[in-house]
Amino acid sequence: MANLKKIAADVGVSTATVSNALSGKGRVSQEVVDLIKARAEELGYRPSSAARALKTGQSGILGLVMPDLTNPLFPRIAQMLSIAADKKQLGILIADSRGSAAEQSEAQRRLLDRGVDGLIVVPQRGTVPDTTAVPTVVINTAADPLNSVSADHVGGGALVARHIRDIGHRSVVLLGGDPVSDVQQDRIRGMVKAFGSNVTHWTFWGEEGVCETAEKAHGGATAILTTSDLLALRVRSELMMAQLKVPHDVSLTGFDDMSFAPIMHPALTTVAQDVEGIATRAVDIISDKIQGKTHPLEGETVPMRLVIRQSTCIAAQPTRRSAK
Amino acid sequence: MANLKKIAADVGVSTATVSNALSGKGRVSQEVVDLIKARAEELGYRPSSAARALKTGQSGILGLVMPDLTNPLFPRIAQMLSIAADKKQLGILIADSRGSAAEQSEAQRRLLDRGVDGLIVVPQRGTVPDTTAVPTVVINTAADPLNSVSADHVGGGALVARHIRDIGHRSVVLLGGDPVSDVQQDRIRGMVKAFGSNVTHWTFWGEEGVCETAEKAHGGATAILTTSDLLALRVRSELMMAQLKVPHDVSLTGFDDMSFAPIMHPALTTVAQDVEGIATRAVDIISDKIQGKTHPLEGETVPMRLVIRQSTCIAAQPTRRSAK
DNA sequence: TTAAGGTGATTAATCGTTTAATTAATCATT
DNA sequence: AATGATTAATTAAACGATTAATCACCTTAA
Repeated sequence: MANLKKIAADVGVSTATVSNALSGKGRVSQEVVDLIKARAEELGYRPSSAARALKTGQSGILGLVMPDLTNPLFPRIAQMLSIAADKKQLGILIADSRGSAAEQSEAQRRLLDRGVDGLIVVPQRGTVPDTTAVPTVVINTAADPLNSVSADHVGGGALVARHIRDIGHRSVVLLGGDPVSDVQQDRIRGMVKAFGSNVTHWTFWGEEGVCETAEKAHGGATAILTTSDLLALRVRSELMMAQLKVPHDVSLTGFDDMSFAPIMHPALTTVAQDVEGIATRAVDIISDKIQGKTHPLEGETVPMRLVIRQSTCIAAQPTRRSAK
Repeated sequence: MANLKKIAADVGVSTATVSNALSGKGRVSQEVVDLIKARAEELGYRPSSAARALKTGQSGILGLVMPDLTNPLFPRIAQMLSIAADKKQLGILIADSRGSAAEQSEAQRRLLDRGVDGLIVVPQRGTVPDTTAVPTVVINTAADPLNSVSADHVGGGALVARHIRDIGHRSVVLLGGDPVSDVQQDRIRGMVKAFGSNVTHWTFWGEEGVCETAEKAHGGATAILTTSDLLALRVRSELMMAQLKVPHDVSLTGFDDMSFAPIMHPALTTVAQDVEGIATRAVDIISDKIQGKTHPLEGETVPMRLVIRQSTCIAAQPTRRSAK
């Protein structure tokens, strides 16, 4: 393989000069630079990342720790992160913290052992990852406001709640995924806050809540707001069996704009995360930290976006509903 | 940071002895080994991956190139690959070859520049990735039978086709995703072959095919077999608008067992890839190749699994259908 | 007593790059 | 003509691990 030494020998200079010429540092005459670059090109020279990492102490690699790589959001996060990292000449090494918080630390340690320069962690619900070893950004957590970049889940909840209120719904059911999850709680909180006292609402949690939700809908609620598209899909099946039509009888909303949201029937109104924005900020922050720039140590929050589709519509008249 | 030198100084031996003691190579007395291991533990010693990579020429990192990281299969592939790699003490660096075949080579080059020891490529449809630079395994391609691990798409097609035939369907529609894709073609081919001459069938392709498919169903076909769960979901909406009930009027099947397949309504009968099996084999093969073991240079094929859910049932009687 | 063999450790080179320190040569200034 | 700046390049020392070659010491056998 071609290395600095080979190029140096060919051109008739020292390796230091070759290094300087290629990196643009130090002082090298233009003609020698040209010679060196030409020869490097000819040989198809690629610097050894290992040697560079050893000398500089930087690998140019970021670690990504996900709570569960099968998370439906993972593809988009991974892609956006990969694009953002690419622009900064960084690579992305993945690790799965499947299961426990212990596995999460384990995953972090593995990545650190591989010499990553920074860490991006999407934490297990309810855990606060260690952020001391290398520059670390935690995504979508409210628990650790420092070093975190998060979608504005509260704001997202408010967005969809206002939409539902504005189209005339006054009696709604909220369905959350997991009471332990900060994300889910924030979304529900945002909804409740936006409704104020004008809209009556009931809140249920988890898998078991799905049935109760359908019952309430039968009992007069005109809208069901969930904190996840997956839940919404579940609810939809339940409603179908209960002979309730979406959105005619009851409006339905999800969260996260997953792959099936636009193609399910009816297409689901949902709240999308600005995954690209989050990824870009995360990488920017880490990249800055790696270069020693001290960041204002406060969590950042990225707005969410309401995506209105066919699963929500103007509330049926109370009279009409009760007449049924 | 603790390094071999520090430990050597503390214990009072040479760095070579420390290296030997920790790796179990060379000759070191038991008592010295114990001393060294104890001290290493105390200091929380972690070997420098960069130094090791530089000296040994191996980074312990595998590159994963995906045609599109938002591919719904990516999460599972990534996870299984990550688990399999972990067992072999390997890390996984991801790269997105979004778009062109050119971007795919570009992604490969980026990973190679980072010093990966091997490459796992899920290729762009219709492309044959370069497999010469480092040990490479191509996943799910028929084009390059060498160096490839693939689900048995033909067999998968046959599985679902036989199921449909066995429950009495004699007039079916096949819907494929993309005529250019080898994977899609294989699946259709498997179906056609399994049907033989006992079952009459029509084949359509792509997005536009969805409507024609629904039409045919209205015209008397009792089953629709698609090459993708996403397509099946599309078709389901189409059927719903055409007032056709699944599975009562028409049976419907997908491919790949995506996240929404079990929770859509009705739950979708589909054919699952043994992602774990594929990932394990891919990593095993690469790992062997890295260690210089020459593999029998033939592509491997991993069986698919039929997942029967509620979207398929015994064919309605022709009389009953035509009467309707 | 000496040669041979085994054991436990050290020496020193090496991987490929970066970079501070140094040298040598050219040019301008007084 | 001597001094100081400036420029262009070299030297040599890292970075931290691995490993072949070597060495010193001890045991055993002829």
